Amino acid sequence: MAVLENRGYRATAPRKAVAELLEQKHEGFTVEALSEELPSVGRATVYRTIKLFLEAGVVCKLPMMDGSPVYSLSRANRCHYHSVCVQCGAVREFRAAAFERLLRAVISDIPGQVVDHRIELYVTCDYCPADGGK
Amino acid sequence: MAVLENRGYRATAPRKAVAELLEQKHEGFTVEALSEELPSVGRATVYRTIKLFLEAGVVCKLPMMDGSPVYSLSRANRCHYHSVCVQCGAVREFRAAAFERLLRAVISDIPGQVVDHRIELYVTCDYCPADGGK
DNA sequence: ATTGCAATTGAGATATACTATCAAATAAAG
DNA sequence: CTTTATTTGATAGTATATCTCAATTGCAAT
Repeated sequence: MAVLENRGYRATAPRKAVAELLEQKHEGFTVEALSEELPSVGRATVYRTIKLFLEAGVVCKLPMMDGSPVYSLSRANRCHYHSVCVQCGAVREFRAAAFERLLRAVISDIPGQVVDHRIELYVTCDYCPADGGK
Repeated sequence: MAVLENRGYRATAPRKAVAELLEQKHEGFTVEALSEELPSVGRATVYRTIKLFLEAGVVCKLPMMDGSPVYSLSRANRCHYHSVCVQCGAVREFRAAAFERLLRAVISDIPGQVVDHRIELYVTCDYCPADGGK
């Protein structure tokens, strides 16, 4: 929430509600699910608030293998990557300095200016809740 | 087209039309754009055909930074990655054996079974047509 | 406390990228 | 040429999100 205020946005009740729910949800979630859990806040406002958090780098948006988006609260604000469970959507962050170095090498071989990059691992997590905890 | 026949699908006129257009389009494209260029083929059929080619590994589907999808005809059927121009959508494939090796190392640190992965570079390409060829 | 005004909200419409439905058309096999 | 399963296209529906705009709210200056 403080992040938004620093960026010149008001700390309104709807935004606080979203921020609070967000803290319970450090695993992967969809905005739609968030919205269903906040019937008192309008859908559009939930989307708008998540977008603000996305811009502030507080949450990350990841595409599942089929392209549908999963969001996750990010604790590291340094450069990091994600593994996403294709069954339950749980997201884990990982950092890999070796990737960074390698990437710099690859980038120098790519024509054009590299403005961003994305690395994701799709996993079936152990103890996946959607799996019955097997 | 032969790819589809090998997979047990019929070589129909609509599918041939899509396949032919596809060969002209090795740069990034959207299915919607494809469909507009093929008014004689139903939209649903264009989507269905692209989906078949996707399953056959003939085309790749990439998310742009905002999540919207770009497709590209793949010439390498080996494992490869993509750089996508955020301005014009042009896609380039690259292979990086070093990534493969590194990935195997990272994967062993990740809890759960890694079932797939994705690496993309977002670039602004030199001589970008959307840029006026600057 | 009250007023003024820009920021924010919510309801509903619109957009984008598909996917489903299903009757009609068509390809392949006999 | 008939049979039959595949494929098609028109249309409606779904998921994810954004836009519009009048109503509301937060904050600042009285």
